[in-house]
Amino acid sequence: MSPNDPTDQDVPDLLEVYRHLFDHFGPQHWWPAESPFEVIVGAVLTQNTAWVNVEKAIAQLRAADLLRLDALNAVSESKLAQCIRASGFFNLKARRLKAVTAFIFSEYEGSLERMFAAPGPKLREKLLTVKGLGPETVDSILLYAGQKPFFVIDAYTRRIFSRHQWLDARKSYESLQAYFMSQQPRHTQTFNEYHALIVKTAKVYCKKRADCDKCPLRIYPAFP
DNA sequence: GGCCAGGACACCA
DNA sequence: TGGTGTCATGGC
Repeated sequence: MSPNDPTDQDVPDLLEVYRHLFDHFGPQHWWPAESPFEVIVGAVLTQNTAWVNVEKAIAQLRAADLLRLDALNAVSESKLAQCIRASGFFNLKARRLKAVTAFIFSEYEGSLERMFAAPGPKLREKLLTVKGLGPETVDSILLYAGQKPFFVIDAYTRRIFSRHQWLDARKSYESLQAYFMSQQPRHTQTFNEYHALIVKTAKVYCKKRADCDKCPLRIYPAFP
């Protein structure tokens, strides 16, 4: 079932949209991180938070030599919280980061290699049981740290595609993801670039109404 | 000074 | 299931 309303015929092919964005922006080389573990940390820190503030928190963690699984697992929650203040919700996120590292140690002996060796759907299910990891965070981890083909649905995806009336942003995460993953081959690198390109588009062309007029997606008829 | 940002969860009806 | 309050800093 499509999450779109009666105007399905006006919805461009998702791969065509992807190619159009790729031609416009080029490869994005995501995720902006130096290691899979840093991807995991960033995925938690960016929850409802501007990336610029996440970068500050990551820098603090790096300076404190806490961007390592064992170090983060060993540090106190209060010290961790102070380190990540800039990312907002710091008490909450400190607890969530501790929950993630505890999970990796208890389930995979502290080995990301072991964790990502698990089959994607099964691992997704298990990660979703960790308190503080919702579908978007988990899919970001699976895609960008684990190289597993799961499409990430975020606020930007909902905003851009619903503004074009290509989908109903009120639909559930799972139904939107199912739609995106049914309309194109299950290909990790494409999913990687596609989400990164959506974020890029939103950042460059969705901040001000004037910028919107220059958006590469304006060629599509449903543009408001 | 108000609004918003690459969510998730508890609680409620 | 679906709606609402909460968590909090920093940039514009």
